[in-house]
Amino acid sequence: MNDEEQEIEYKWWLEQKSDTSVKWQTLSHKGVVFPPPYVPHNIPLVYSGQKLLLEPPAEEIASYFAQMLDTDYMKNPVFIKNFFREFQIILRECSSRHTIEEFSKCDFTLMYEHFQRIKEQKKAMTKEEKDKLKKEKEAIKASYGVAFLDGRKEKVGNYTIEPPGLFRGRGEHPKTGCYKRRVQPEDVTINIGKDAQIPEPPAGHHWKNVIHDSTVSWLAMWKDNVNDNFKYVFLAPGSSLKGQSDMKKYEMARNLKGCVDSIRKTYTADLRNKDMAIRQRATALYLIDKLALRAGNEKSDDEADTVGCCSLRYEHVSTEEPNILVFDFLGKDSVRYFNAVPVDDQVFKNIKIFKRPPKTHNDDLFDRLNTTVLNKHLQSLMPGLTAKVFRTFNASITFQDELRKHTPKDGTLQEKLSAYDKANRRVAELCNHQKGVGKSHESQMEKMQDKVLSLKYLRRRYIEQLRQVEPKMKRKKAELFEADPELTDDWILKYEIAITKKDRERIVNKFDKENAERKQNKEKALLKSDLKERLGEVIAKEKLLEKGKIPSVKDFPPMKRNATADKLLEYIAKTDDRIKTAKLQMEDKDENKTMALNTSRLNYLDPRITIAWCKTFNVPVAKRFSATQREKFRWAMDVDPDWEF
DNA sequence: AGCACCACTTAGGAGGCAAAAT
DNA sequence: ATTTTGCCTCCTAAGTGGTGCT
Repeated sequence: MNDEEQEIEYKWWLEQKSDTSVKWQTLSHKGVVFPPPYVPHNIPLVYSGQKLLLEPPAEEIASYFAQMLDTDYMKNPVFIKNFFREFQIILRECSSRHTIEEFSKCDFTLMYEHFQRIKEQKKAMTKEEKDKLKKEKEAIKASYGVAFLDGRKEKVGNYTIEPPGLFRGRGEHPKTGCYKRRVQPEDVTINIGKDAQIPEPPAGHHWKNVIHDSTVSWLAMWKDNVNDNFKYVFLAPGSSLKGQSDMKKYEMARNLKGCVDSIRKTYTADLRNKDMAIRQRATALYLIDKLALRAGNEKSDDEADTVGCCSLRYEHVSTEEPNILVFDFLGKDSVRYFNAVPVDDQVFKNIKIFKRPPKTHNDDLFDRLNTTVLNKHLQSLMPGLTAKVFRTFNASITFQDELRKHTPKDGTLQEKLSAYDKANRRVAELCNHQKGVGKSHESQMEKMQDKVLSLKYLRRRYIEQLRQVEPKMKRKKAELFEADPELTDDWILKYEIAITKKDRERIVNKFDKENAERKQNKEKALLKSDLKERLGEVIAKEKLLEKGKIPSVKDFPPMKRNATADKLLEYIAKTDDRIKTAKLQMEDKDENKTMALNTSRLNYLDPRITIAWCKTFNVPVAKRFSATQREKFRWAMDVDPDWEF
């Protein structure tokens, strides 16, 4: 941000704005960027062993498929089926008599390899080439990435039209693999101020429509051909418009804080209501409040089968006496929600009632309830209250409580930050925010386990030395001499072989280097016998290891020469600590691998909690909010250290 | 009540880039 | 110096929830 912009920064959050239905008085922008047109590469498809050159439109869709050859989508028969059907449609559009009838006879690898080469070329670009590309991108951003709202400069979020490709539906989406066709200017509606200059559509084209609707915030809109969904171009998350609604969302959640006690009382009473519709409503609300479940709108058959609270079915909740509910269902994005929780006795009874025969598999658990009914009721308890407010409220309040409980006042920065992460993780857990486990996770965990074992081994060797220094210890400190089942002889052998190999390499390398230096300085070279001498200990160890004999700790030189028993006990205690931290790190990593902290930080945690916390505990905000997050949360930056959610 | 339609927030993954590890 | 890792940004799918009509 330059000085000029800083001077005129509009602090909208200092103003009282009541009417949010009108979003702007004037609005101007440059419209949208279209992805570059398709450029044919003339790489053939191999069909039944025959090279087949495709017409450009067919080549294009085939290329989108070829580029996904190394993804898991290839294992999804629905994806393949949908793609192939649409591929054939395009083929037919190109020529009435194409010969491609069977997917199994198609070989896309030539195209795949072509795109791999392109990827590599892109990687191998020189710095200048990359810089040039970057500059071009920035130039586009400077014009299309900016809008003027009531005369103020604002960033636009997604000003590029989504490029064509194969629809990547998540989970078991029935339409995954369908062809997402190229969006034409004729598909796009522009929303812009009456007096603003209408953006020029690409040459030879026209917009579908140009409107001047100040009650909506979008700048452009089109409909996606696969799911018939609306796609919008909005302002960026850091814009005033988005900021205002973000702040409004958290203010609504804080409002709920004020009346949640009475709402809880009400629904707790309603759990026993004779009217089953009310009883279902109360039970669902209990779950939404306690477990932060999503509302659960109805979905159609051409979407993935996922559910939220109101759409839970018979098979998604099971009961375990005396009061445990076991949830197992796919939620948003087909993320599994699996949780066994003890619940209020009446809730437990109710669920059993709602599951009574003739209700069975596939039937709605809450057959008398949907999100509209629920939200109507919530509206009557508090203006503006809907099911999703509970998620925001519970996430933020949990976060604030956890932070207060666990931040060490006099801790180090690192300790404070990990207290923050811990609180953040609690929320991610509550909201079931997960992420996929990366390919390398297992090997990373193995590495860490190796580190733990090597520390344990070190500990064992200290103990052995201790025994040698003071044999009495074996009786006096018997607990030290207990065998650790994790530290197996097999592992020790492998470990010793590995470090001995490394030791040898290190010594040989150093030797070679020294000799090279000597050569340059015209000095006498070191002899083979010198090397042998240096390798003395290594060679002795190698001999032992070669025999396949599992070495005894006694066979190695002491860890700390001339150490006293007291000193050794100290080392052992220190190693114990290191083992503990390494294990903790491991557990931390394992948990963090599946837990997405950012989703809650971005969407559920009132940023003012974080900012106030940072101010109170003297933590730089940048430690937990990235640059874009700081921009998004600018409205929260001025908050007092003692601000409370 | 049930729908079609619309506008907006929330979500995980891909990919790029810089820092850390080797 | 190169590879690995981890974080950030971008992308767009997948939710929520409102309105207006029948």
